[in-house]
Amino acid sequence: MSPRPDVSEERKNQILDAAGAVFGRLGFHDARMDDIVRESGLSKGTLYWYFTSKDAIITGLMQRIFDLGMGALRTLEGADGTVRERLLAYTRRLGDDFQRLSAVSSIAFEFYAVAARHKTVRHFLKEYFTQYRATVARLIAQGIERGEFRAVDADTVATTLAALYEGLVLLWFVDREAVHWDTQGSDSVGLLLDGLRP
Amino acid sequence: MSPRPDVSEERKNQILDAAGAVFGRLGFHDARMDDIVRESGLSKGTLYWYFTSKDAIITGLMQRIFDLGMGALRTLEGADGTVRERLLAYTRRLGDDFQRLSAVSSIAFEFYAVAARHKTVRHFLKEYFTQYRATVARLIAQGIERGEFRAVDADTVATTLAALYEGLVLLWFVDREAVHWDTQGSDSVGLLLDGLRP
Amino acid sequence: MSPRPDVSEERKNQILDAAGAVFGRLGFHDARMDDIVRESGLSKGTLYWYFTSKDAIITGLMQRIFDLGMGALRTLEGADGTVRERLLAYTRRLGDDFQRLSAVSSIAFEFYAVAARHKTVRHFLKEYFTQYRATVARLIAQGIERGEFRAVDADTVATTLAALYEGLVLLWFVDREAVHWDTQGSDSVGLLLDGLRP
Amino acid sequence: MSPRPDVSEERKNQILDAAGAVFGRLGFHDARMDDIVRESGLSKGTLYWYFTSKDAIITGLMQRIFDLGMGALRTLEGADGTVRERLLAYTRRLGDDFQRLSAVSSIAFEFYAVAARHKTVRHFLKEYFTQYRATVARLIAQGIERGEFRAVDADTVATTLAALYEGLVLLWFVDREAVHWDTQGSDSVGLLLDGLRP
DNA sequence: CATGAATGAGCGTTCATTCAT
DNA sequence: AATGAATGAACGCTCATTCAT
Repeated sequence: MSPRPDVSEERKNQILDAAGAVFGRLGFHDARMDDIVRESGLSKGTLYWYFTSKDAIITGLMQRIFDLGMGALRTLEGADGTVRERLLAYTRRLGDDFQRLSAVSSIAFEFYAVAARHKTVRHFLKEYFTQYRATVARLIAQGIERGEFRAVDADTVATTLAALYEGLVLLWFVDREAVHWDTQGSDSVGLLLDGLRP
Repeated sequence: MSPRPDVSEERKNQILDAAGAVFGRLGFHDARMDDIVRESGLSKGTLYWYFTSKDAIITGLMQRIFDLGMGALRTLEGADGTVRERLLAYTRRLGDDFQRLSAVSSIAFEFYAVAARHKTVRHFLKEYFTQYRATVARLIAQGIERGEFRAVDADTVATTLAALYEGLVLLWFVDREAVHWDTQGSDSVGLLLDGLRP
Repeated sequence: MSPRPDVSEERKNQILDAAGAVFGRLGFHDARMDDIVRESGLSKGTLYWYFTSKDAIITGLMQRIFDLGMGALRTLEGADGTVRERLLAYTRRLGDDFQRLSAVSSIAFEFYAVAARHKTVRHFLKEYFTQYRATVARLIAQGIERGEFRAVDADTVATTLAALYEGLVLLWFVDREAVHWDTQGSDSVGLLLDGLRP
Repeated sequence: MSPRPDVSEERKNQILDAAGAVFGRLGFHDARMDDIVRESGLSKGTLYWYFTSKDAIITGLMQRIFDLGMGALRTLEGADGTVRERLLAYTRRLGDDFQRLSAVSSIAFEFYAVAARHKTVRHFLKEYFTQYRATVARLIAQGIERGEFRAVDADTVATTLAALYEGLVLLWFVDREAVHWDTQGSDSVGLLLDGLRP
């Protein structure tokens, strides 16, 4: 009677979950399709039924991860408080997220490496950062409007902030003992926002 | 006995040159030892005589590249001009270097990706960034001493600057049209240094 | 109970039609069951409902094709005219058929290749050619009876003619520009029949 | 001192020998590269060092087999005796060869099947049969010159003979009990040559 | 030091077949 | 009868590394 429920979204998530875990553990290159098969509890045929290749899984995972990151940023726009307060809160949250999803952060740099060779990946990241900077720029513009910041170029500041976040993640990733998110994150962003004072 | 000139250094450089070109073109994973063999003009046996494995070549190349980067920074310490002037000059030079060695930048992110899994690589990068931050910190300290900056924590600023540089390279790498080194580099660093004014 | 019309024959033909098209295009090996599914407009389950395997489809198609060929030959027996006239008419018709069903001819050789390994296929072809030769032999016997040919061994001539036909198809198949059915067919058969003159 | 002797020809033959045996036993499709590896006594890497793919081995084998067949035919041109005698002798020899290399004959039809899809293979076979027919045509022309045959078109006869040979091999291949090379070969060719009498 | 033919474990992908619905 | 998601054994090919010369 009932038409079989569509499990395809569920399956895809099942596969991406498994892929995320395996890639985080072994990296794109050392991870075997069989590892993902085992981790997902599905069969190899099923993996290939939903994703055409290992690369397709990598790309799918990339979209999922960056979409998540984008969502977090977007909530800032409508939130309460001064822009500075909101950016500092976001900074803390970013640290929490990365610390929690340590595995994910180790994949992120593989995406950037892949981007050098894969046009599609490069385009995706381009689009992502374009939106990311635009969102931050709107926040900065808000700050300028409210008299919180002096009349700087919002886009320039947005790129600077985006760069700062990415760079901090990288340094933290390489040396977690030397770079403490709790203090360094707020300090760095604070330093930058200090330069924006009217 | 015979005073045959030591070609060992020359050979190693020949191999690393070839590896740099090939890795830049194809990435670590897609580059074959045979590609490096062809590019270097040496034989496969000779490659393995000087480097025990593909990984050893990757690591060797990493040291060479990062050592170069470190050298550029060190020259700042003894140079003339205000700290701000020197940092801005360095920023411009960094942009020139990356634009010139475009291939190298695409490898850099592979190193970070590798770092996640390779203890040795991670240790090397850790050490590199430690020194990098220390060098920048000394510059900042100079600036504070001279009254150019207010009494901030030099280490915090150094980490912030290092993060900013890495992040800018990343953003530029992903979207060269949107991120113009010429203006964005100076602007970002300038913005940060503005926050340090006494 | 309900006198639902038996679609079973129709379905089988639908599948064999599709299989013929796909095999002609791709060959037995490169053709996928999914290709036949798509071409037939049926579902995969339905294919397997009517044919137990890919091999069964191949065998089914073989029977259909060779049965067609046999039918054409049989009409010769009761036809009017001298045996020579009838054989030459058949030769022309054969050429027309192959030219029309070009795809089929490319499958024929796959059947012969399969015959080497598949007992069932070999037996089928054996039986086919036995009947084929017998039919031709009866025709030749008719010619001898009527004084059209000298008293040769009808079986030997039948095998020779059968071989000639198969060989011509092969040569035409490999090089259609060099072997023109229109002339070569009649000429070859004519040459052979010349040797049978009383 | 001595430069290592070039074993590449030897290796290639070693591989083609093994491939011939395996393909004859299992057919192109069912034969695994590992079967050829085992049969050849070489390693898989070595197979791929000398042949780029399974297809390359198939093609290589095809050239070798057909080249052999061509050689046998060529010896006829300069031989003694009437053309009829020589052709009949060749017919017997063909039968012997096929009976001896039974495995090879089962591959031949796979080549024809492959030719339908592979341009290169088709071109090779085209060229082969073109030369084959030309050689036979020269023989027939000799016979006409000497007054052994009437003034027929040598090319037409050559194609007819070539077709006859191929067809006989096919019939013999499908039903060895019904088609006896010893008698049928000579009889068929004899019958055709009878038609050429002045 | 230098060479390059040889190795073989290992991987991504395929696809005929099944079976719960 | 009909469907199509699910299965998993199997295969062609790769490529870092070795070692006899």
